[in-house]
Amino acid sequence: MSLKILIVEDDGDLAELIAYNLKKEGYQPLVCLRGAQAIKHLEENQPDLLLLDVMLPDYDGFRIAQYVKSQDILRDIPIIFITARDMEQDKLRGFSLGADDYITKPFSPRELVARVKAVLRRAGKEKRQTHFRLGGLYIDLEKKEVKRGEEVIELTPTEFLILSALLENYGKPVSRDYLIERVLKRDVYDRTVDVHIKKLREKLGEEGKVIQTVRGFGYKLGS
Amino acid sequence: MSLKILIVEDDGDLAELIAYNLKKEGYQPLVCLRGAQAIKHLEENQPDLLLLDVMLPDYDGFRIAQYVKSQDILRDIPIIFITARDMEQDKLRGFSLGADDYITKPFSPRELVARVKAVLRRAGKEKRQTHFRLGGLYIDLEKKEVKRGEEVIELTPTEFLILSALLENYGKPVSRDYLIERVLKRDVYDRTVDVHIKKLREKLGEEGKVIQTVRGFGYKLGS
DNA sequence: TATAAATATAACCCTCTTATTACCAAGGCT
DNA sequence: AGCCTTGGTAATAAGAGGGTTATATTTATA
Repeated sequence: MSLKILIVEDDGDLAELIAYNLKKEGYQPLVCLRGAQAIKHLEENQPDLLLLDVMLPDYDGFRIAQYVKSQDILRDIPIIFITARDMEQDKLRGFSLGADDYITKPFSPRELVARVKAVLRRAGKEKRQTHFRLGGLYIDLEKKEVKRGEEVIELTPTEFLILSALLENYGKPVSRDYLIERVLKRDVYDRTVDVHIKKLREKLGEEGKVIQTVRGFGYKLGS
Repeated sequence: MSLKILIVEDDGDLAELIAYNLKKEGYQPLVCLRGAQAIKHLEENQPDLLLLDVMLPDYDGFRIAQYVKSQDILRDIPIIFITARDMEQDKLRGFSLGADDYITKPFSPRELVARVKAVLRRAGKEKRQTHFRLGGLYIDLEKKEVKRGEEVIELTPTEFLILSALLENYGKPVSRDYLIERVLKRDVYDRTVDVHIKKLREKLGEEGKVIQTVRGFGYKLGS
């Protein structure tokens, strides 16, 4: 049984595009153009994830989120908000309503899919990835190994931890605080993270460039 | 009943070579040159493992993988991707559609067989191996014996336990905790493990070097 | 463009992990 | 008993790894 994803988005073309890409990944997308429909769909289909545009003609996305979080049966459905701009306000409000992630328009389908996967993984519905490919690199989390072709790239434990965290959040910025508290789990200055990132970029060579800095926040992998 | 392995590879010669080597190992290989055939074969034969070239004339390998992962009956079939070393950089993204391993062309038949075995073992379909070759050493877990040619290398019970654990996890790091709790099953200090490892390395001579330390974690066998 | 803020980089030092050695205790065997 | 073997511990040595700081560079914004 594939995972159901409810897309609530009034722009029909965008909704189709999203649906198409999710389907390609083996998910089962359901599309709603209006908030009112969404509520109905939610109860009938109990989707595994909710992709919610913040701006809707009838209800706004936050109201739907509020509703979801107020119902016992729906409460655990993870939510990803789709926001028009990078509105701090929206972002904050979204997270306070229990959003699991947000994505700002315009976004690439690839990025969206990556986030969906990441959120589902955190919700325990998607099995954890252990092998990744990043450009010409192979990364095997089980073997704790990074290879370029046959050549092994030696990473220190800390470097590997950080790389793993970035991979698991592919496309989504990871804050320094998160890296320090949740990944390294020790109390260090945030400059320290920069230093590890520098070393990682260095060791990964060409692919090091996909580690992007997100100013005022942290780092992310990918576009 | 031998395990069925579906090979999807458009290069007929390579496919034959792979099939030949897998057959020699007691598997039952099935070859498809096209993605479309593969889908049919999959449903009819329910193979135990899928060897999938990423580049195919019709579908690309990823699409097949997506399909497999979207079908309930097929979802659990492990997949090993065959990729060309210098794949276009456009895949600058972390991904894997549930791939269990990768192998890059060109590869040796021996390497391929080793990966197939490893993946099948993880999937619990391969019976446990009892004898291994490690460089110039022969290791027989049943007889609890290690030989270099005709000369027997005497290991103590503890040393043998540790070596066995490493062999069964070839290439994958084994943590000290695992060795202490699951292998030795007694409550000892972790420095103690180091000492046994040292003795092992000493006794195994040249091959002792393949016991690698994985800093901050434990030890592993292999490249 | 000037300025402030954030990040990148390089150098240094200390700490933590592992390697290695020596020694001790327990048990088996002659 | 005395001798070996085995496994565990403790102490010390060696070195990789990680943290901090100072300085340079980049980026955002007035």
